[in-house]
Amino acid sequence: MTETTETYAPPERRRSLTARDPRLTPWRAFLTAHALVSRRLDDDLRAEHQMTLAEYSALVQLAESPDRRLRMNQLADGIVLSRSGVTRLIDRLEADGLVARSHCPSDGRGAEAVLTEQGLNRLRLASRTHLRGIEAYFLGSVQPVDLEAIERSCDAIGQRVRGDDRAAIEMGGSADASTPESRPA
Amino acid sequence: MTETTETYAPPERRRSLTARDPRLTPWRAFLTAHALVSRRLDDDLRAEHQMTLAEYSALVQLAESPDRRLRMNQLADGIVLSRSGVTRLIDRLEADGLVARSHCPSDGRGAEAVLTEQGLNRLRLASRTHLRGIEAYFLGSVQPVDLEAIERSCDAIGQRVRGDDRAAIEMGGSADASTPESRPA
DNA sequence: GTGTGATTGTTGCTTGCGCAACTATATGCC
DNA sequence: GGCATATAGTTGCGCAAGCAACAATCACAC
Repeated sequence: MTETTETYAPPERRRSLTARDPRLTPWRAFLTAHALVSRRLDDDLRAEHQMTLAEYSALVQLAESPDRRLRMNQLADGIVLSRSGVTRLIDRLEADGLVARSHCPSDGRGAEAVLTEQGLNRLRLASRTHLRGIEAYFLGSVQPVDLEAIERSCDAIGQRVRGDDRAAIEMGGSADASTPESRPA
Repeated sequence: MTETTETYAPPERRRSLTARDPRLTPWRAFLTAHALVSRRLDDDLRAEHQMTLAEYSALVQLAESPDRRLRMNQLADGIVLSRSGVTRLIDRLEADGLVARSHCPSDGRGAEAVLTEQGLNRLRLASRTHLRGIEAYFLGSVQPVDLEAIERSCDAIGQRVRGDDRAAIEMGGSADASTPESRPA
């Protein structure tokens, strides 16, 4: 649809993706599947536990952290949310008594979110719903082998996207760098 | 984390997913990868074309439809958005002159969104950015074989999640039904 | 036809999120 | 020590999306 090779820049790019490239369909399927599944999971959590998927994710992150506490920053990274988003999210959870805020001893600016006992209980309850959903909406449709492929790919994507607030994309994401022999296994 | 087998119900469920099940990590990776990639794509589109990823998706759907027009409803299905969401989205695109609304001849209630010439042009321009992004953030990290796995899996997920506003999940998503030999290939 | 119920799209309201601006603290340079 | 810069978290504001309610139309029974 595009790709008229006109004034487009990159010097040595072999043949850039076009709108009809078959490699586009996996991305679309990915996008759609995510939308459908995450909406379902969110709906279920809301209906049965008055809780958002994002809130649930935050609780999980906390529960798995040493001492069940985490800096706001790391929480933001973990659930891929803006800083302000995390502030508000923790506001809500705190209002519900599921987490508490505490000052960070080593850093005067810092705040930590701590999972409360009640928060842990609510998480346990919500987990039933959530895990059932994942089984039904996600795992139930994916073959075990493909599960490995998904994990491998998504890990690589995450690593790569995170690993550039400058290079690799900035430098054109050249076809060579794009081809994934960069990853170890 | 949960799964203490206490008062939990299902009569014959073999062994339900627990919070430490290794099959959980692919889902998490999936979720994270989606968040990271779609945010990037959205950022790029906003920065370079003052356009949302959702808006872009709508334009693509229209461009690929016969006569470049689509009922609001089908558009909603295609991009996985609520009806009201589509109404507002089309409002915006119409205000920008990228689509036009037209009455549906066969159904007095219905409205169609039609891609305008200008909309098609804007889409073409935006495609450059978008396709470059997909290459860099998504394809660049995924091996071709895994691409097939992703497409296969996500298609299956979509099909299954869409295919039940009742059965299959309602019926417990039993392990047998969950194991995917249900799919043809 | 007429009435009943379903369906299509829009609107009011609320919610969750991101950006930019701000405060407070930390870090490094001199 | 004192100053400049960077970083952590919060707040104001705007935007996009969902739900519930609504109006208009369709589809079907009779």
